[in-house]
Amino acid sequence: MKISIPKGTKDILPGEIEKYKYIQKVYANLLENFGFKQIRFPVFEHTELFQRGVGDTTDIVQKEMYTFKDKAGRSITLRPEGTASVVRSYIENGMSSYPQPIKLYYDITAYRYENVQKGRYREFNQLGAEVLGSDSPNADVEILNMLNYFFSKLGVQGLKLHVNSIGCKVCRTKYNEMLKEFFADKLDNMCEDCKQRYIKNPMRLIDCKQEKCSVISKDAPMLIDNLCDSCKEHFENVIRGLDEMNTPYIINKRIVRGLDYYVRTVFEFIAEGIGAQDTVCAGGRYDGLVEELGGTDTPGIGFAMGLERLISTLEKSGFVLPYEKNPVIFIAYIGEKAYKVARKIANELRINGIYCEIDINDRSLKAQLKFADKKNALYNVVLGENEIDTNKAIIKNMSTQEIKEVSIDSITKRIIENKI
RNA sequence: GUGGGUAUAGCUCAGUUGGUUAGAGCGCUAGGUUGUGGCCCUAGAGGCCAAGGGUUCGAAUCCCUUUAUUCACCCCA
Repeated sequence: MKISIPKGTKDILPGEIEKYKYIQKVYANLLENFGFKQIRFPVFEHTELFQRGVGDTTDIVQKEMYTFKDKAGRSITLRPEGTASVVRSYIENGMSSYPQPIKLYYDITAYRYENVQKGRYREFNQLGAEVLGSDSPNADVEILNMLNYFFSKLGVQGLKLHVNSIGCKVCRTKYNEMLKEFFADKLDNMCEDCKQRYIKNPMRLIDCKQEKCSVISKDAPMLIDNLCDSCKEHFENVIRGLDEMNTPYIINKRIVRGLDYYVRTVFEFIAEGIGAQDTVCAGGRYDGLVEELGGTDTPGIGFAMGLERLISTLEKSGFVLPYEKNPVIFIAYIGEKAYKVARKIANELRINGIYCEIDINDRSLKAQLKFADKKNALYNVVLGENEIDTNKAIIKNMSTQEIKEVSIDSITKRIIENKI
């Protein structure tokens, strides 16, 4: 029986991995300019962290977690996202005594047990960041502005920022009552899911995609029109800040995030044409989460983006991501004696930071040069008895066909100094 | 959890109304007279035709079951 890769996972091979590395590098550099420091946290945590952090009523916790018992019988879960872990770490390491606010970014894999489709995997890569200890709308604006710059720097096209405010506990309680009132006599004409939502989370009635439901909910009151004074002021400041920073956005009253911890500002960067799963990046404010997880009342805001979705979007934009590195020089040889010299030169180049290829399978000259061609080597040099005896060899530029005779002793120096 | 598509070589795919040793292109390996690659030519390796069962003289092909995979719904990055 052949062993195959588990469902929803994939190998990232040479040719593909370079895209990940490139994006991760651009991301890390930019985030650090904005004052973020990297954090790493475990792939698995106590299940309770996600139950409390992400929320017991969410789909993620109810049906999508990779949960198992360890040998001591503790319930362990593979992280389905990063925010809960960062907040746990913030509390556990006493980061509230660091200069505030705390800005952290991360680069992780995450795990969700879901049915696979385009843009959705069971193991996927996320780039994320969190700002803890600021309830200022300036934090919201800074993050959105940074993300907007990040995507434009990468050359992403067709990605739009949708923002909304879903209020705080106070305005949401009031709003849920308004919604219940509005839907009370219309519920009979709505789908089964919506009947459940009516009881458990009325806010989600708004973003049901079923036609019969969306027709009804079209005229429902919107939370953004019913915010309390302080939430309203916060949102207005965010919008003003975006305008002042020339960050384009769309106010999308229907954005209601699926994680329990969000309050006030929520947002998504939505792509066109990459399949049904088109949210490349999403996030929002979570002012109650630190307290919920046992810390002192600390506001927070963060986001996560799906690297696989981002790469799809980039490729849709026609952007050519960096490919494998090509060797600077291929050193071919004929015979044992020449190999020993060639090997020393190759080693010298390699420890001096030059990507150099040499055959180790004792193959014919023709096979060696074919290999050099396939690897797109910039130069090649052939060493045989004659060359060793006369200390002269020919370096050839494989694309221009240019050749140059040089002394074997000088090859290393010439390549390193780029003087050929 | 629900519904649809697909499954033949490493990859992309042919394979007739069921009929002998299962095919192509690309890729891989080795050669094309002693030491310069790409183009071209030749040869080779590589398949339990996803698995199991059934129909039949005979199944890659028809039927059933299972598995994998993929797309979509729900929801999410």
